[in-house]
Formats: sequence, structure tokens, C-alpha cells
Amino acid sequence: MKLENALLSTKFSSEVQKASLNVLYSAWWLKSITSKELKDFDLTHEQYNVLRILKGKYPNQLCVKDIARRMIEKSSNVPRIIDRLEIKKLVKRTVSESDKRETLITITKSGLSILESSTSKLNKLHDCMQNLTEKEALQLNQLLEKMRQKETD
Amino acid sequence: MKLENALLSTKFSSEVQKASLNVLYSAWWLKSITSKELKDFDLTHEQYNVLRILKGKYPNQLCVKDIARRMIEKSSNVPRIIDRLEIKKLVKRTVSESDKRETLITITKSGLSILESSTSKLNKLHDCMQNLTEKEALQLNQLLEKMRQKETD
DNA sequence: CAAAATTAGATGTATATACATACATTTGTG
DNA sequence: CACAAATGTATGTATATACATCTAATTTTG
Repeated sequence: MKLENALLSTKFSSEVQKASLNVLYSAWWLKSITSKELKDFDLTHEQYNVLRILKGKYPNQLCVKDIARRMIEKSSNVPRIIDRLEIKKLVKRTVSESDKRETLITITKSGLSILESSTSKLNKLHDCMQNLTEKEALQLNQLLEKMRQKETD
Repeated sequence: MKLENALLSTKFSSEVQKASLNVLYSAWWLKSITSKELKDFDLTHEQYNVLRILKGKYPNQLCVKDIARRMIEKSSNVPRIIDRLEIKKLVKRTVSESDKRETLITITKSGLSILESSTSKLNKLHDCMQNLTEKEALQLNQLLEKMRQKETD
């Protein structure tokens, strides 16, 4: 859908301003289609993201701040997301021996299993909407990174 | 910042998958830099968005569902955002005469004034980070719309 | 035209975001 | 080594998201 139809607006002051709105809308769109799939697994987008990060380092553990650093949305409140995953026994908390301030998070067998099946479902969705070629995706990545150029590194 | 550095990850299964994460991260990045500016005006991103929509039709009024249809994030709970704007006297609610189910929302003088000054601040921010040319922005818009191609219209 | 279905908006609940603060542990410095 | 500063995590608060439910008004229909 064209942005004009999605927002019922035709008044954009420039292509640059329109691009900002387009990025925001596209992110909402992506989140909402994936969340719909994750619902079958009783996972939120953010819970899935934490599980995915933990799996990336499995069987190593990660502490809360290391997870936070890898989150897409940096202001995510990771301890609270962990709370919900822990209740569902998808992760385990242990106090770090080397630094007792740190809480180490381990993904459980159950967590790995639910991550695997949900990822496979998301990949199927992804294949269905493979509208962009790899070359176009590369171009999109370059443009987004150029947009964020001034970001404090 | 490159996505690899933002997410501390180098394992992307494809440029297409990376593009999804890049869109999500870019949206978070855009929201967080604009929210920082809006804080001076005691406005959230969503409150600002509602005011902007109302101004677009000013001096005409809009009912709640017409605002909702123009929101970037379609799942926004517009009545509650209106609640907060109403407390700050930036908008006014009136029951529609033609259809008493509808609530008509009017932006107040105070709302217009705060919108004007916050918009001018955001535009300044925008100028500072004008990294994309109009041509690149157009290309970005086209790629995002191609990505969303399968969207049910 | 009365009953059923639909629509508009408000409200409730769980989770998340954004940010502040509190507490415990660790590190740095005199 | 004591004590201040910094760090890691948990927790509190306001607002938002996502979605369900409720009420009132309107439209459809039989």
C-alpha cells in the first residue's frame, strides 16, 4: 500500500519527510504482521527478540545488559521481559559468580524449542512476502544507514 | 551507525532479513530523536501525531475514527491519547449532532500554538540530519513500498 | 417499524516503552 | 583499606500498544 493510502494524506513537505513517515509506518507494519504469527506461541515481539538474542550465544549465557545492548529498541526494559519469559520457563536466571551484580540468563530447552517453531513460522511468512530482491534489500540497507548517518557512534 | 554495531550482531541470514531489522531499528532511532525534542513541549510522539492530523484539517473537526485512520500506528488507542490532550486543553471534545455516537475533536488555539513551535523545533532537527538527497529519499520510499507490496489493501 | 446487526467510542487488561529511582556490588582513589 | 563513584539490575510511574469487551446510537432487515 502506498503511504498516501495508509495515512490518508497527500501533503508531504518533501520526499525526505515522507521517508521518515514511511520508515515509521513500515516498522509498524512489520511488527504487526510478525506479532500476529507469534501470538500462536504466546510470545510478544520483544520476548521473541530476547529469545533470539539468547540463542545467538547459546550455550553461553548473557547478562541483562548484554541482552539490552542487542535489542532493536534500546529503551526496552529487559528485566521485565525476562520476568515474563521466566514465568513461562523459557529462560532461567542465575546470579553471576564473577560479579554478583550481574544476572545471567540461560535459554531453556523449552525456550529453544518454542523459538525454533516460531522462527520457522516467521520464515514461512517471510518467504511469502519476499518482494525485495537481495540487491534491492542491500540498497534499502544502505539508504537507511545513510539516513542515520549523524547518529552518535 | 551500521546495523551490525547497533545490534552487536553480524549474523544476518540475508540482506532481506537484515533490511527488516534495519527498518525496525531505524524507526526506533527516528522516534527516539524526535521524542527527545518533543519532551520540551511535554508532548509524546503520539500526542504530536494527533495534533498534526487535526491541524491538517483545521478549522474542520475530525471524529475519533478519522484520526485513527490517519495514525502511523494503526493500533493506537486514540480516545486515550485524546484524554491526555484534553487535560492539557490542547483539544476539545464535542458530541456530533449528525451522529451522536461520534465524538468530534477540535484543536484549540493553545494546541495550534504548541504544535507550531514543536514543529519548528523538529524541522530544525530535521535540517541538521538531512543526510538523504530528495532523490535518495524517493528511492527509499519506493523500496519501502515494494517491501510492503503484499499488504492487504 | 421492531429486532438484529453494525458502528463509534470508551474502558479494561496485559505487556511494552521511556525514564527515574533505589539497592547492592564492584571499582577507583586518597 | 575506607569511602566515593560507577555499574548492574530491579522496580516505580506515566503513557502507549494490542486487543477484548461494553454501552449507546445508528443502520439493516425481515
